[in-house]
Amino acid sequence: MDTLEIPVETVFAPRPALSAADEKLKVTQDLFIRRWGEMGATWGINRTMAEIHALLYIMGQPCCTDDVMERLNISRGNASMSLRGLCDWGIIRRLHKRGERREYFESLTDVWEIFSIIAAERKRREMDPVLETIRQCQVMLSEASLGKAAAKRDSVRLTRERLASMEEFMEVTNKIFQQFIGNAKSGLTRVVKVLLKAF
Amino acid sequence: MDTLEIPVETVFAPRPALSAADEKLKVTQDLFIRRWGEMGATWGINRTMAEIHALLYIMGQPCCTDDVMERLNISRGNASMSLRGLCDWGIIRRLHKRGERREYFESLTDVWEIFSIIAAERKRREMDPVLETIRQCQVMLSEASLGKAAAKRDSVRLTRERLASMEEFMEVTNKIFQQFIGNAKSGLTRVVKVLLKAF
DNA sequence: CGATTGTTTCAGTAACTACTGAAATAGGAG
DNA sequence: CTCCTATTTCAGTAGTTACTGAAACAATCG
Repeated sequence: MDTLEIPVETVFAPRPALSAADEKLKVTQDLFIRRWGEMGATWGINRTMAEIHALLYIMGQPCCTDDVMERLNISRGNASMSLRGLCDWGIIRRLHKRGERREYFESLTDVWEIFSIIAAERKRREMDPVLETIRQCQVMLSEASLGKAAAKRDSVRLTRERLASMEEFMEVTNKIFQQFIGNAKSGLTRVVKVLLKAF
Repeated sequence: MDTLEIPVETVFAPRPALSAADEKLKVTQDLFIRRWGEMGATWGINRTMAEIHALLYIMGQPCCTDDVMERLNISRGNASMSLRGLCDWGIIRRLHKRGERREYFESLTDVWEIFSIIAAERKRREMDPVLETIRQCQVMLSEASLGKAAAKRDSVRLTRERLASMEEFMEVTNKIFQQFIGNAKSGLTRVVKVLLKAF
């Protein structure tokens, strides 16, 4: 079997050498990016998307698709899909530079804002449906035990009770989320005050 | 090809017929269980584990491994592993009945307690490592820019700033978690008061 | 218009996670 | 000890999700 003889520097394209300080910066950023990615993975968002977000956040300056691909060593397709996903979430933004053809992306800078966007979305997707289901269950149980001694049987009573306390919990939690979401920009101080009034 | 002729009632073991009310109760519980499972899936815990927990919670009475297997239609192995997992989390308990050989399981009944256990674990597993990493990054950056003009270069400055605001955010969030975790049993009212003092 | 550059889509596949069913293990009763 | 029942472990596999690379598409320029 023949082997192609290609000069190494053709395959591994030469890069501008990094100064020691630049190298250290890069290593630091990479560490942050990796950890952030791991966290994202346990959070519904997938690892790569989280890493891209971390990259844009920590760089503090706009990057284009190729920057992201190169830095994180991922394919064009993956980069494109993930960037779009992050834009859909609203935690990064597309950015056109004057006279430039290619698109850049930058992360929101306000951490409170980033997290409140995520919180809002998670509430909508995860808590709201559960709360709705609990209410639906309560209605079903009422119907089931109408005009019966059944309403007093243990099994029904127990299920009723459990549904009720779960509902109470989720309602309170929902209120907290709502306040958090609506007030993120001003930090938590105000949220706490508002909450105190609510109880 | 031959077919085995097995009486239907041999394959599908006869079950005690359910009354209309019991049937309705079961359907209601199943609805809750399914939704809870879906939510769990987006929460790091897997669907089956979440469903088992939902079952034990909503039933309000201890079940054994076979009850769980039959009700959720899962294998013995799966049931065994998942029940153990839930015990490890601490949101269900093993329970021996006098004179009975087999083990029963029951869910904690206090919703606040259940969620504070989950919150504590998630904080430990997800937030703490990130906070630690951020601090580590800050140290690395300091070293990198010692005795250099580098400290003033944009890229380093930007990264520094980002790390700092993320750290601030996570510290506040951590405090909230801590309060929540420590005070779950008494509901949120107290937590809110404590928080107010803290800021 | 065609050439050039950048972006999106998507079929195929790699990597991973969850589940089953059977075998191994544990432990109480006789 | 053996027998019996309950539980755990685990190899193999089904099912799922994430990623690549190439092709299709879009947009700008000369």
